[in-house]
This record gives sequence, C-alpha cells and structure tokens, in this order.
Amino acid sequence: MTARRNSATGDRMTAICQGIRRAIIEGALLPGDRLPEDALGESFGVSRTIARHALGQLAAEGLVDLRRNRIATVAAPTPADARDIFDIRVALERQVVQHLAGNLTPDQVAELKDIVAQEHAARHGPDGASIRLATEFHIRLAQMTGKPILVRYVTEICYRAGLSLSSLARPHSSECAISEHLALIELIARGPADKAAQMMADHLEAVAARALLSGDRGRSRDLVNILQPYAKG
Amino acid sequence: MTARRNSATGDRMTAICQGIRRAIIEGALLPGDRLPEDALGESFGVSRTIARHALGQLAAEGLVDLRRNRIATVAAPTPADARDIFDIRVALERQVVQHLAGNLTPDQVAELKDIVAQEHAARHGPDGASIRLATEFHIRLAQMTGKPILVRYVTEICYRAGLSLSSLARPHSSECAISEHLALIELIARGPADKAAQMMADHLEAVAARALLSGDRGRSRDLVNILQPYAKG
DNA sequence: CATGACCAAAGTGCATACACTTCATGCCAC
DNA sequence: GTGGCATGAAGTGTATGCACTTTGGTCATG
Repeated sequence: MTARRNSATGDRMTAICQGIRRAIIEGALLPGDRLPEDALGESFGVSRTIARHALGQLAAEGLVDLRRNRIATVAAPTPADARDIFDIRVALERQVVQHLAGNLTPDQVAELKDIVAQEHAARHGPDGASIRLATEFHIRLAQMTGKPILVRYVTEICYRAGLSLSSLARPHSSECAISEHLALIELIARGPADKAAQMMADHLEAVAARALLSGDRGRSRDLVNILQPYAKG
Repeated sequence: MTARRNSATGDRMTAICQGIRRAIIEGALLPGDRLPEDALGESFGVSRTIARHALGQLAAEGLVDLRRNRIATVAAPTPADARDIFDIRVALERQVVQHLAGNLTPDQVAELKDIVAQEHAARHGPDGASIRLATEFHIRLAQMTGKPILVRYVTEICYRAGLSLSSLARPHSSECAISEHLALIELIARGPADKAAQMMADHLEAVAARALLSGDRGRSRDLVNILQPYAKG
C-alpha cells in the first residue's frame, strides 16, 4: 500500500519510533508520561514485542527512560541536561555549517526557504508545529552535508533539544527563530564559513537562552488519545 | 561478584552489548563478520529474544549493520565514515577538555596516569588491548566531566572510532599515543583550557592521520570461538 | 560448460505464553 | 484516623513456536 521503508529492522518498529518522536517533539507527550508496552502496541496495532523494541531504540536516543521492571516514561531532562544538550548541539551544528558554507545549491536554498515559509505560516497555529518545523530546518541542513553519521547525531540531539524545550520552555518562545533561520540561510549560502558557523552557534544559544523557566505541567494523561494522530504516520 | 549495572533494561542484554563492543574494539570481531541471533544467544546463554534486542542497541550505536531479513553484521565504516567520525569526535572531546581544564582533582590525575601506565605495560601485548586502553582513557576523561549526555556521545563515538581503526589502520599504529596521553593529562590539569582543547584536537587528528591504509583482512570467521572470552563479562 | 529453476537449510519477524516484579488498594491492628 | 501488611491487578522479562525470507547448492537444460 504505502511506500516501504526499511531503515534498520522492520519498518513497523520504525513507524512507532517516528510516531513517538513526533509526539514528543510536538509536546503531545511530555516528560514523565508513561509508555506501557501493551498500550503502545495497541495504539500502533502491533504486539508488545515490537513496541518493546521501539522503546529500546528511543531509550538509546535518550527520549525515553527505561528502568528494569518499570513502565517506560518519556525522558525528563534536567536543566543541566538541557544545557549539555545545547552545548553538544552547538558543536555539531557548527560542523554542519562549516561543511555547508558556500556549497549550497540553489535548490537547497529554495528548499530551506520553503521550510522557513512553513514555519512562518504555522507561527500562530499549535505550538508543537512550530517546534517541529524549526527542528526539521536544522535536520534538513544536516542532511545536506551528505554525511550520514553527522546527520544521525544532529538528528538525535535535535530531538533531545526539542524534548528539553517542550518541558522547560515557555510557549511560543521559539517564534523569533524564523527570522534567524532566514538570515542563516543567507550567510551559509554566501558568507565565510567561520562567520556562518558562529551565527549558527549564536542562534542556538539564543534559542537555549529563551528557555530558562522550569514550568511543570499536568500529569497522568491519556496515552491512547494522545497517540492516535501519530499512529497513522 | 563485580558491581552490577542496570543501565537501561535487563542487564543480560547489557552484558551482551558490552561483550560485543569489547570484541569489536579489540579487533576480535572485524567489519563484515556475521552475528546471527541464535549463535549470539548460545554464546551468551540467552534466548534469541535478548540477543536480538542487543543487536538492536548495537545497531543504534552504529557498531552493527542490521538489514531486514538479513543476518546482522559488524558495521563496516567507509573511509569517509571514519573521517566524519573523527571530526565529530574532535568536536566532542574538545568540549570534554574545555570543561575539565584546570578542574582535575589529584585523584583524577592519578587515575588517568594509571590508565596510561597500563597502556605502557600493554604496548607489546596483543594489539587489541592497546586500542581498548586508549579508548578507556578517553572515556574516563569524558566521565570526569560529570555530564552524562556528553559521556554517552563521547563513548559512542569512541567505539565507532575504534571500529574504524580496527578495519582501516595498520597494526600498532596507536602506540605512540601513550606519550601524547601523558602530555594531555599535564596540560588539562594545569594549562589553559583553549590550549588543552587544541592539544586534544591535534592528538586525535594525529591518531586519525596514522590510519589511512585500507587493509582488508580475512572473512568468514568462527563466531563461537571469537566471542567465548567475551561472554563472561 | 554455463545457466537458470528449484528446493532444503538457515535465519529472521513477530506473536504469544508464562513467571516474576511492581504498584495500588483495601484491610486490620493500634 | 494512621501506619503497615496482604493481595490482586497491571506490567515487564524472557523463552518458545511458527510463518516467511534469504541463501546456497543441486540438477536439469541449453
């Protein structure tokens, strides 16, 4: 029916991972939310085996907390974790920009601008969409380096950063990132590499700086309803 | 007997992962070597379920190649992959040194020197031991930052680097790293952070530079005998 | 001698079953 | 009431079984 993906192992597991990742990054799932294997399996129409395997992957990515004999939960990064995550993110995305500066094709510039346009369109919509698109911008940027391992790490750290933001940041704090993304595209396309890398670092620092408040939100939420939109992929 | 770690899920899976990681980093397992689930399970005395889960983790770390319906194999990094891995490694370990410079306790200095002493003692032993100890040096360094996420990434990238070296480097190429490690300790303990970070970067570049030859070694090897020493932990 | 179809062996994909652990609830002694 | 213990429900840990896929070899055929 739909296109077949076979990234690593079975693609049903990949689908679950993607679904949960999206739910996490959009803030639909919040740190501490429980992810029981059976409920997950039921949501996605697979057995516990696969749900369990998916949770293992997500735990390896740091998005899920997995303790023996305990129900898996969405990871709850501490402010210190968030700080570390952004430090690492700066280091990695600096590399992305270094490799990319001056080498973007017009097509790539257009694609990036398109993502920013979507960000602009979504800026008054649900908060999660903004974060997702902003994240997508950074991930696409990494993909354009054509370095698969760098892509992997940037992707992972971006998701972790998104999780950190969703728990620690106040709403709409990522809004002003749009103009910064536009400026980034320009500087990466034309400017000197060092300058572009520095701008990326500043941009990320700014995003991190805007999220200092530690806001707790509600607990004990309804997994089935939350995940329903993400089960279709 | 030894202290028990329950990092993520059951510790039997962790044991398998550790065993295979060690086997890989010491060069006992080479890129392309097959890792069938049953054989693995039998080697470590567990069922396929757990072996499979372990393979999933290792695949997430990039040490194992997992393709649908195919036997898992030890990952085979290309020279380009190796280059990317070392670039990322430099970026991450720079951060480690930045955080550590000037803050090492005497105990920590002593512990690091002890590892280097072990490296010295093992410099004429089996080639794998040298690489393992060198890797341990870098990982311990990262752990001393007390930043768990940084530790995670440094550890992972060190293992990937070790795998790259085991397939691409010529034997004993890591020998001269010993004196560099000693100098690093000194500079991290006393020197200015920037200088220490630069030295770390130079050190890693040197290690990478010493491994340019693409040497293919034998294929189709005996898994059971290879893994036997690693099954006990 | 090369080539392609077929077949069995080996291996993976996945679900299910069962033992064990954790957790929440209620009960009882105080 | 209140603290502590028993108990069952919920959930995880792991092994096993079966269907499907891949693979390598064999044999007939050109």
